[in-house]
Amino acid sequence: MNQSMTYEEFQRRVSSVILTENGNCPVTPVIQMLQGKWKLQIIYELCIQSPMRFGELKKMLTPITNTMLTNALKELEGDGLVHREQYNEIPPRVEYSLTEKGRDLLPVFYAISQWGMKYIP
Amino acid sequence: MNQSMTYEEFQRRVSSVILTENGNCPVTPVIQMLQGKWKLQIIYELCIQSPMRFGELKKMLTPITNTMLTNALKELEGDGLVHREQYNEIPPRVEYSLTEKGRDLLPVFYAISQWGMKYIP
DNA sequence: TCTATTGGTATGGTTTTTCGTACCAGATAC
DNA sequence: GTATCTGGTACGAAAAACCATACCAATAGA
Repeated sequence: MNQSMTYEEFQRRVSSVILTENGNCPVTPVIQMLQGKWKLQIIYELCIQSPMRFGELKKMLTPITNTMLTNALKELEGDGLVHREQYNEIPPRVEYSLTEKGRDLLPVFYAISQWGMKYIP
Repeated sequence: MNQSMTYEEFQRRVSSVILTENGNCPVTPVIQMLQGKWKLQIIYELCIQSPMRFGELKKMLTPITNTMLTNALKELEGDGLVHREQYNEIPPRVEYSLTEKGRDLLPVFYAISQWGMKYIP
């Protein structure tokens, strides 16, 4: 599959079976990677402000719990979307930021925001 | 907020607090609306082919169960993304298709596919 | 009469997510 | 000596999601 594809080309080809039939669909695995109550929201917060400390993220995402935020961040780090930087200070300070891979999701949020501005009252 | 916004404008403004602070964020509610294991996949299948019968969808989304597919479709219909057309035949025939509101999510899938083509091996 | 068909529903059980609470280190300020 | 700060962890409980199975209507065809 091409590395780049215009939107018009996508519109044409999405109607054929090309994208899914070859078991190499570029959409389904991404959808699955971003599943979960918090992952997209965390990435979006980090799009808005980066880096962010654990406590700042937690405040923005209230009512998220420590456990949920920790787990989601670990998975996002494991997927290479988020970078964790730990400073050995007391009290501890840990900063989270998006990697390039994570920042490259910005067009997705742009598309979502366009839809939202059209349809959300 | 503007009804339309270029990507460059989005890049600039997403870093300010404008998008979220006023309680009228065009991203967060959309993310929440599309949560769940199957919703995005169903919409994506309907982007590829529409209309589709219940049984066809079920086959494409194997191993989804009747219950899950029914529930997800009901919620998508409730959100106005999917249209359900029932034909009173025996055996019954029901066709699902995207509404305009649903089709307008296509740019989101395009953005996702661009990311996927870059990062999925 | 028996079977197959489709698009579901109903029921109950299992598994996965999510939540609430308590707890920790180790320095600093009181 | 005690409370405070941060970024977590550990544990069990609750909630939500998910699943398997059985079942239904109503007609057509064998």
